[in-house]
Amino acid sequence: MGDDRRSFSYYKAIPVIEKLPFKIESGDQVKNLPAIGKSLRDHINEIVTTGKLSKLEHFENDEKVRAVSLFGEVWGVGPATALKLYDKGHRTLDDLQKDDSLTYAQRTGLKFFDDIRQRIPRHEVSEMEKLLQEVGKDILPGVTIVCGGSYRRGKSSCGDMDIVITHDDGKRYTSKHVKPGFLPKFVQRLKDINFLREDLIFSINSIEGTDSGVDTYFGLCTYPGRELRHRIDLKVYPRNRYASGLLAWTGNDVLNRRLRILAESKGYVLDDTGLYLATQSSGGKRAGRSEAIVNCHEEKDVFDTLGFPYLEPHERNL
DNA sequence: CGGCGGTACTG
DNA sequence: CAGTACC
DNA sequence: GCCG
Repeated sequence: MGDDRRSFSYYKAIPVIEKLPFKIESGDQVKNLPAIGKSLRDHINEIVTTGKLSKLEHFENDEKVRAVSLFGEVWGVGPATALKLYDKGHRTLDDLQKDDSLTYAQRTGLKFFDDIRQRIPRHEVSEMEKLLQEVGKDILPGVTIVCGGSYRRGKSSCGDMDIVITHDDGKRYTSKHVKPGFLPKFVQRLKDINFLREDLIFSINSIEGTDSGVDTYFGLCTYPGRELRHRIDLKVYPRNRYASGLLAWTGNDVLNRRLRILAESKGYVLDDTGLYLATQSSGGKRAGRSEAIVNCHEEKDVFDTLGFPYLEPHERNL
């Protein structure tokens, strides 16, 4: 449990199996496929011959696994906290509510546990994106507000909304935060109209007149006229960091990892704040980042610099 | 066998 | 600092 | 867990 690496291996194998054009009748048919090694092949063999996986039955009936997985689905509760809560004797979400060790964000995640799990139909995300754009341009004309994440990748429903924001000040290619006060104002206005309802994380890092710092807001919002809470993230990037920000927040996570590994192999460091030339770390194991951002005005510039074929957003569901 | 993304929040 | 989050 |  809590074995991140291993579960990610299972996770990567899922789409590989799903994309097979035939029904698996033997483990041999799964030989030489990417992301599937001996262990997974053995599991597949067991399933096709016996119709079940003995290892899994054990887990399904295990009270501890059940409770810890459930707790881990609460926003802000990860494997370590979930286990601690179980060890304290908690078994249900009602038990958690009585625990006063929960942080504010975890309490909020718990309170709206059922709401947050509901997926949002694509057309509603589209309407809310439009709403955000209108409120935004009212505060700051020329602001760019885009919904990234699974929405931008074309999914028909979304688990949450990932909003990426930037602003061009007209002095093309400047890298400054033109209006560092944008996010607080934006958030306030969105609360005034009852769109944003609860905060989870709210941090302002942008420094006026510089290109450093990204402003972030994580919270809960509601579709106009409704009470059902949805997760929403707002991220404000200075224009010269927007491409990497949009790329990262469009994902998916597999693509992000792949691009970052590729970047490292080519002497770069890639994250949501930019593409950097790696610096020689004297003795250190990990390469540092140079100050200068490799000039990427559009997402395609990042792909091009890394020598990775450009993918349209809808092609990024790896 | 060692590596597996990179960053930034909370408490 | 560990833990958690985001894609 | 898988991969180089």
